[in-house]
Amino acid sequence: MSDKVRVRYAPSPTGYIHIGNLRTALYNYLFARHSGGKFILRIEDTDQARKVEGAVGNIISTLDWAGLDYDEGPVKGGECGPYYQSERLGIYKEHTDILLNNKKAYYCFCTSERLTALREEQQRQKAAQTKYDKHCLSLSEDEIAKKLSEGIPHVIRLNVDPCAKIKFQDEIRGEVEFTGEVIDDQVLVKSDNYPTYHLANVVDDHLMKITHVIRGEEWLPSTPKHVLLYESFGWKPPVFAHLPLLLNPDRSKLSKRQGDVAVEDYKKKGYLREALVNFIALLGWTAGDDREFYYLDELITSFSLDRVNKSGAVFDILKLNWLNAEHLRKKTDSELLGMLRLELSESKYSSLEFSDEFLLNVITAMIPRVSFIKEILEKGFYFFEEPALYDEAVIKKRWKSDSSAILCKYAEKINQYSSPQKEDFETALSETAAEMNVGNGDVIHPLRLAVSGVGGGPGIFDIVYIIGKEKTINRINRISEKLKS
RNA sequence: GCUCCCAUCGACUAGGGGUUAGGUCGCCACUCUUUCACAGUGAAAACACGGGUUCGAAUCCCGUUGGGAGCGCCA
Repeated sequence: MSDKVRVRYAPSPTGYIHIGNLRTALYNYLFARHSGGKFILRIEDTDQARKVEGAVGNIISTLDWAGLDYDEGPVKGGECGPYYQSERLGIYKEHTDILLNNKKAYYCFCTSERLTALREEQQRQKAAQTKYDKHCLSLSEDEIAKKLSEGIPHVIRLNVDPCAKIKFQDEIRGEVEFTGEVIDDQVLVKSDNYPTYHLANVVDDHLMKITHVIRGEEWLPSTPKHVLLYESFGWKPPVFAHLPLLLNPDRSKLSKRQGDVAVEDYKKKGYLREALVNFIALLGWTAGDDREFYYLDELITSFSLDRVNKSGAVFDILKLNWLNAEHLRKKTDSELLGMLRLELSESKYSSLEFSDEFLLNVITAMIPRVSFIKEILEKGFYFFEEPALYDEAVIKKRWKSDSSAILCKYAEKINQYSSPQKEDFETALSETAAEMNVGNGDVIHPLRLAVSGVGGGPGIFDIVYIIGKEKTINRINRISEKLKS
């Protein structure tokens, strides 16, 4: 079937994957999977100067991390390869020759100095827009041949008719129209013989039989150039869909400076892939109902381009955090255990040994209180080490002159059990309070301070049961010494 | 400056001629909990402005204002 959906994600290997690019990839992926089409990965490495070592590997592993598997592309291969533009130079050459023969494109021998001067002059004269003056268009065949044989550096430009009207249907925005007047004679082939984005992109999209070009809104202004190229080749353009931008809190295009922008950063910070994917899917798209929680396969089922929004969306980290907590709470115990063990192995507690039972108890106690697994180590540090100091505010509020005596009594009580259960810790506490003639709170709060050093956290009986009798008694003795009075 | 795109609570959004303009995050309060969370309940919070069209406009049209993006031998 020739009308089978084929979409692509076409990043340039200049480093990390930007969160906005991940969303573009995601929408392409969702659209492809929803319609039973193909999702293609193509590496746009035509800029020699910006190439970054290892970037392709990073792109592939990031897509893999997010769960966006592609059907054709680097490593995997496919019928329309190669999938690196740097390996398709011959193809671009063939196609520029077609354009040159058609007179749709022409050689330009202008130096960058002349171009800069031209641009400055136009700016000085407050021209409506700066654009190439078609200076080299008037060169004769002989002049061109001569310059070429002399090896004079040159580029190849698209010959744009200023009177042309370029109209296209955008799947998200409707009809968009430009006039040729505002379109520059775009460089198609650079002096190093590499194609620019515009040429390579159009040629590859056509040859790779791409049916829908789903990309960021920043491409909208150059789409008329692409449409012109399709027309120049006599090809049918694909359907265009320009996605709204992801924005900083100040509504400028999402960028570093105002927060993390690399998918890597979010991964490092402990965000779950499910949460990130869920979150960015909702930035610019909604199924129309009130649903907020989705897994990837559910997104595939629900996704459609016609419910994508037109306006930019601010990346709100607070909502991402919430979704992360939601996804975390949906994890099974064994998944959480694995995650906690991994976190532990990378922490200062890496040399310590903990049983599965102990860790599972900690997870149960802490999971409603955290948004990230690593927070279990941060907020629940007292499960892994003795508190080094005690929260001053809590001391002031909860530590009374008789607290030490009360806790010692409690220590004696629990010491009578060989292996106290949670209920035993509780019984011991009410007995202590009764015998000391104080309220339960007069035991509970100092006890919490003694074992955890802080004023909040899981139920006190959960904590003491989890850390055990020995440690509880040790910590009671320790605080009694430290806070004599 | 020019071109194009956009405009509902602080944020993400639903609604697309007649709605008490709905939901989610966040914020606040209450309930639960002798703590902190989770959970539950409730509150505050929006149709940028001006003209049309219409019996009736958040919704359609025009303009204004505001915001954004693009204007490279980068992608």
